[in-house]
Amino acid sequence: MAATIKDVAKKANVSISTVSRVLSNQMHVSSSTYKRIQDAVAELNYIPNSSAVSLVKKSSTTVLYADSFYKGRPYENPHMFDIISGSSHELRKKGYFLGLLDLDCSKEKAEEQIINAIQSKKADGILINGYYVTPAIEKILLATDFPHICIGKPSFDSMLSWIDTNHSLSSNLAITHLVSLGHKKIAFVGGSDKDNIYRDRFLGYRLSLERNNLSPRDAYVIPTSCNLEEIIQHTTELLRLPEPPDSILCFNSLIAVGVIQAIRQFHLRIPEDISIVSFDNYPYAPLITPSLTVVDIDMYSLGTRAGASLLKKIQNPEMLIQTYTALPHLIQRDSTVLHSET
Amino acid sequence: MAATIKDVAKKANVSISTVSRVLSNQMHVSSSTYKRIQDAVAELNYIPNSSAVSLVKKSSTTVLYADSFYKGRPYENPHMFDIISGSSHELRKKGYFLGLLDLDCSKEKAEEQIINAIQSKKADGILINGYYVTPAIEKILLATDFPHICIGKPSFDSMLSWIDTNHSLSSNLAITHLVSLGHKKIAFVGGSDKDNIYRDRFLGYRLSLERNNLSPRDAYVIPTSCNLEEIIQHTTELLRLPEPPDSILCFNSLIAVGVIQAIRQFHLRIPEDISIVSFDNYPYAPLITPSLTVVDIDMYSLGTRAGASLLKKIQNPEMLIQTYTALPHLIQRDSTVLHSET
DNA sequence: CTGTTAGCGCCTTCAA
DNA sequence: TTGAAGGCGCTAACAG
Repeated sequence: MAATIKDVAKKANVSISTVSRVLSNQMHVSSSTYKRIQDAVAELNYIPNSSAVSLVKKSSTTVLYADSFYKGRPYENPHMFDIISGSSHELRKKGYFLGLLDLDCSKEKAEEQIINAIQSKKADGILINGYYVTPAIEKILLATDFPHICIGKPSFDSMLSWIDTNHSLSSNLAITHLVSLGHKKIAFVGGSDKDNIYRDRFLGYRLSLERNNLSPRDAYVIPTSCNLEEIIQHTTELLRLPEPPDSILCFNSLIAVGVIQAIRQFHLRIPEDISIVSFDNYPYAPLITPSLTVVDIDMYSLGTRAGASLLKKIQNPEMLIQTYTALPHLIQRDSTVLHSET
Repeated sequence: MAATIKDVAKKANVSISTVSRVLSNQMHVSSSTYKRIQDAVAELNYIPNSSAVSLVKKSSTTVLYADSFYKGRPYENPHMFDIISGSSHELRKKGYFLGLLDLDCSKEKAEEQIINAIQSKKADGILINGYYVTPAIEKILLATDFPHICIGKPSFDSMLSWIDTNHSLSSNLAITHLVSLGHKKIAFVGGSDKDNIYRDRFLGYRLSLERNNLSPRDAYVIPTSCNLEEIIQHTTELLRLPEPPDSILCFNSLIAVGVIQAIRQFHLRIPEDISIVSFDNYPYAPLITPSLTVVDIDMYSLGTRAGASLLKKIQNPEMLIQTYTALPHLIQRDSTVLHSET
């Protein structure tokens, strides 16, 4: 049905190799035949068959994004999709496509999927959620010299390339802001020790306190799930301490909502009596009362950089890329400093 | 580097066609050679080159999801990514991959991208956001008999296949709930006439009122943007009416947040004095005060169905699929009926 | 049951 | 500047 290079050659009265030449812009073609061929291409609506090109060029101009796309994930983790959008954008600029590799939840199956994708040459490179990277995957990636970037540093030391945000720096930004407002008793609510991001943010929290000559107190650190009751329960205990905090750093905006509810029950005012800062600028952050001061991370541009880095690795597979890109920034709203009058 | 079918054939001491046979499970192969070949495959870690297979089979086992992946989209519209996740899941089960076709914001460029994807045979089918479908795209899709499903009914009448949620039915669910609680003066806040979904939901709102013998009042219908001040402003006017509503249906949960703030300023209680229902069950819906009663739509399963439908069209391209899948359901929370004690 | 052969559509030397 | 020819890795008749 669709036109092939042969059809174009016939219509332009040249051989297929000449057509191929003008299509790949290798001049050495007389301007008259060049034009004839261009016309034929336009007339026939000719676009090269991508499988044939991939086969002979040994490149699919496709990159895979390997992650798990389970139901409801976009609601709990829109960040991930902003990263995908960013990398897609960057890749597209260079003529690459982004394909999704929907990883099975079972690690063995996921490994198999990745190996399969690499060996079948479905893609020229892979972006892969660092969380899913196992030593077995590292081995195959390294052995085949397959261009890759892990999104988020893998949980074990490795020679893989990765890119990550500086979560520790994010905490630092938040703490610096709170300290500048005169706060000295800063609590940290939410998250779980099992979470890499939590550990990094917690580290930044502690380091930043120390840097500001504030001694960290264990009672001020409260990991919790996102369950509303649990958050309220824990926050209540926190506020009942002999020396309650004067400000709270929340692991995410959902936690913040719970914390705020608990604070209301104590009839404390935000930000006059207690300030709140949280991570992640969800669309509702400015809408809740009080509007949330937030440390935001530009995930889209993380994706952009990941895409650009992968493109570099495709050019030069033995290059090692391991970077923290520091993109957090503070968005100041009513939960720390009163701006707007409602 | 990677093994080819030739390597396997050599190692197993057979011809490549025999290898091909066992790989595609067309028996007619003696069990002894079968085993020899399997062993060779395993030993060499052989996986067929997908470009070569695509070229000869004329099928890439890839499907495209065409939409615009601009920065921040996942936060404003996580639904879209839940649909993507659902379709990816369905497709994967049948051995298909989902690739992203990141549409340019300019309609002409977007058309070009789609045409290019079809002609280059990069994919066997396409899922495409109905919003981006133009008559030009319809023409090429129909002319090439290219398997497609529009996600969301296109804005013009067409012979394309599409799948959509029954937004009108969603409204009906909400109204029925409110009426069952004894409400008679039901307002509808938020959305824009230019929005297809708005028009459908609005239609459902009106029809449902009529079905319940409630006469719609123009003053109760207030389209607005998601800007907080605007929402509050409009809601305030609504509440100042001689006969204010006893319940409000909000176009989405962001609107609901603004509406609730405005109501607070009037010192009205929710749900005692006024009830709130909104669309879309965002993660924060249960967290805000009061927790929101919501009509939720299972977008993941919409994706699942879209994927399944596309697969059918790939089998049978001339099949016409145009369905409203009715998946909304009501999640009852404190903004209409008091459940929990805080 | 197995091997030979002819492509799929394109790129790329190598001659002319 | 152009054309002929030989693959890329695989499948699918067609013989044997």
